[in-house]
Amino acid sequence: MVKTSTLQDVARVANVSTATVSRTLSNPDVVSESTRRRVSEAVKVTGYRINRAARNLRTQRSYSVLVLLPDLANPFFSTILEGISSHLSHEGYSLLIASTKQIHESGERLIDYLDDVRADGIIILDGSLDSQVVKMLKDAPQANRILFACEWIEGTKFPSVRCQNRNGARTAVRHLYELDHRKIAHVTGPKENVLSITRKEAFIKEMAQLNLVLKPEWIITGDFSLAAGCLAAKTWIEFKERPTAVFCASDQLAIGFISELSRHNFKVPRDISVIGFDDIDFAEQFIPPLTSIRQDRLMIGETASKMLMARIINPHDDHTNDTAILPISLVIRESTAKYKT
Amino acid sequence: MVKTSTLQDVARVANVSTATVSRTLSNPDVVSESTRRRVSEAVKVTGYRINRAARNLRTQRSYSVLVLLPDLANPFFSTILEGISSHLSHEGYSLLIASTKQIHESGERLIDYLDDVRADGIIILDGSLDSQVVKMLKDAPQANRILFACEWIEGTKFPSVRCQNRNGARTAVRHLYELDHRKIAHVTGPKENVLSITRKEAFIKEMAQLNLVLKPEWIITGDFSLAAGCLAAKTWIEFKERPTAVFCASDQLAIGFISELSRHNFKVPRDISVIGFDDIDFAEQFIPPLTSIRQDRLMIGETASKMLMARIINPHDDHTNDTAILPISLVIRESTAKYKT
DNA sequence: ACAAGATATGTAATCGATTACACAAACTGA
DNA sequence: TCAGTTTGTGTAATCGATTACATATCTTGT
Repeated sequence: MVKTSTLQDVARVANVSTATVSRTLSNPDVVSESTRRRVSEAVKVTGYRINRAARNLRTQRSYSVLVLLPDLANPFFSTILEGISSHLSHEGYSLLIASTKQIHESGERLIDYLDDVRADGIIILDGSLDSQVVKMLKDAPQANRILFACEWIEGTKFPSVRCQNRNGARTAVRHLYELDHRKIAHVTGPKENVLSITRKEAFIKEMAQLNLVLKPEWIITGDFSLAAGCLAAKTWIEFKERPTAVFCASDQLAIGFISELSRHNFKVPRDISVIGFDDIDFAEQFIPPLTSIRQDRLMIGETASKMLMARIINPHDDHTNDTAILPISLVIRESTAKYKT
Repeated sequence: MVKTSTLQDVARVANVSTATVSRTLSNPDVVSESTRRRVSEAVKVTGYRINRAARNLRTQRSYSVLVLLPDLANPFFSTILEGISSHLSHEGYSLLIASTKQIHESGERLIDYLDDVRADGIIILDGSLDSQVVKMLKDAPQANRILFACEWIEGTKFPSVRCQNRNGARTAVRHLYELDHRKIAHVTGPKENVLSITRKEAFIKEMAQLNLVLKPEWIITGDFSLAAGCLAAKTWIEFKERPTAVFCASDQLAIGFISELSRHNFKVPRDISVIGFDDIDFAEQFIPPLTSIRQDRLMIGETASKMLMARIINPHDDHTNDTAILPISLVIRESTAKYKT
């Protein structure tokens, strides 16, 4: 084992007490100019590095944040993580990650991360938590250090960061409408998912607003995945009366959809216009390049991190303004086109 | 702040010393059946949760592992993370992540993570570390708790986990050869990258082995990205004598390549056969579904985690067998086809 | 010149678990 | 029966930083 120098060592070299060294490092203003210099010098000489375990124990803080993902292998979250990580790192915090599945399998309780000083706060990117878990989190006294991002849980007061899901769905429908589409289908995400529900509701509402006919079977239940997109395409092919456009609740769905169509010799946008949601990296490179509703995942991550941090640092401040809804934008590419009879 | 109960509390309730409680929890065999029961009961009653900060300080271990990524937003790594995380979680370890860029920007030193008890080991997924950083890591006494995965650094003795890169390139070329292709191009990754270099060397070697003509300009330098794939496609289009097949060093390159071709009305595999490397999720859904060299990223992650763990737990064991090279496999889909004159 | 306040530093308790060492009790075998 | 071993438990030091409190020195205004 390597022996690193401690506060004591620095104190000895600088000929001051450990208290003074500690103060010099964490609160330099209260230390005189001259000792500050002496201590800094001693720190350099000894190569002192703070022992975080010791600091964490004493302050009962871990200076790290846990991010809970539904599924680590899902690339959708990587950019959000980047946003979170970049802000945390800037604030001197570390990023801990875990997936819902693993937490569940290992029998751990989420709240323990806060209690046992592994994390100072939790950002949850999974809106499909077990309702028992949610109940426990909600009632916990540490609940104010938990925040949801992207997804959220209806009927709870956890702060959350998300994009304008309704506006996104509305914008998608209107885009198709302006391209003269009148028969528009919708492929949803997983049935119980808040995002699915919100986007679907907004879709239905906007269709009504525009006085468009919406056959119930045109709403195809999927699950955000490529595979579900393929299935949805098969459903569409079977329709007697085929919608001329489809709004998919995710880009993956849209890509799966188009992919499957092309296997059956349908062409996009010749035979159907397709619009996705998210604007993931591949959207731009797909063939045809995918029209999509863009959500700024980097900003979602950053905002989530900032909001959580504020709560960690000032637990008693008034955090009423506790839902951030970030703007979406329409990115028009080549998977949507004017409808021609 | 919420007061959680401590070892002391449990000890009081169970009417034993803290030492006994500690032993019951971490080394139950040395405690008698009856006290064990009493302590377990007391733990339940008090709702005791160990304070990790305290344990970490005392044991000088953090029970967590840092994974260093070149770029958090790159989805290529998500499955590897899943593999790492799943094993770590199973062993009761936490997963810390950081990106090279952020470490660099915040002025932190990687080795400090080990010294200041934030991490017990580091898995590095970035083979393009600054050479100064590498030198520092190499010379550090904690070097035996650092491991590379996917990428590695030539000329160092860090243990590493990777796939059969040479075999992958060879298999790709042979696949194309068996489809009667004789003029084969190669789009590489970033120039200095070990993976690029290894795959390129193996490509050249196999071409020679098969007595195929390889014009120098048929090796197109890229950087693993979609965008580089597009550029490479443009280069190919300009060739007077066009290769009939191309081996791309990543799936992203291959997808970008095909994507760009289609914008110029070339068809794959009609006009050129394309094979990628990695077999990312999208490969299967792309149009046409991409033929690729598959590397099992989940297993890379798991293996890396296991190897590192072994070194953390038994630092003095002989870890000479310190490079794991995992098998690749050829996944034939529709982007490659028989060459027809 | 002196009380009152400001400034700078030191002393020592503290966070909560782990573990070396000591010791008592129970067991073993001749 | 008793020396020697095994088993179970307690005492108290320890990990390394933070910080309440005490103390000493220096300012400042009247």
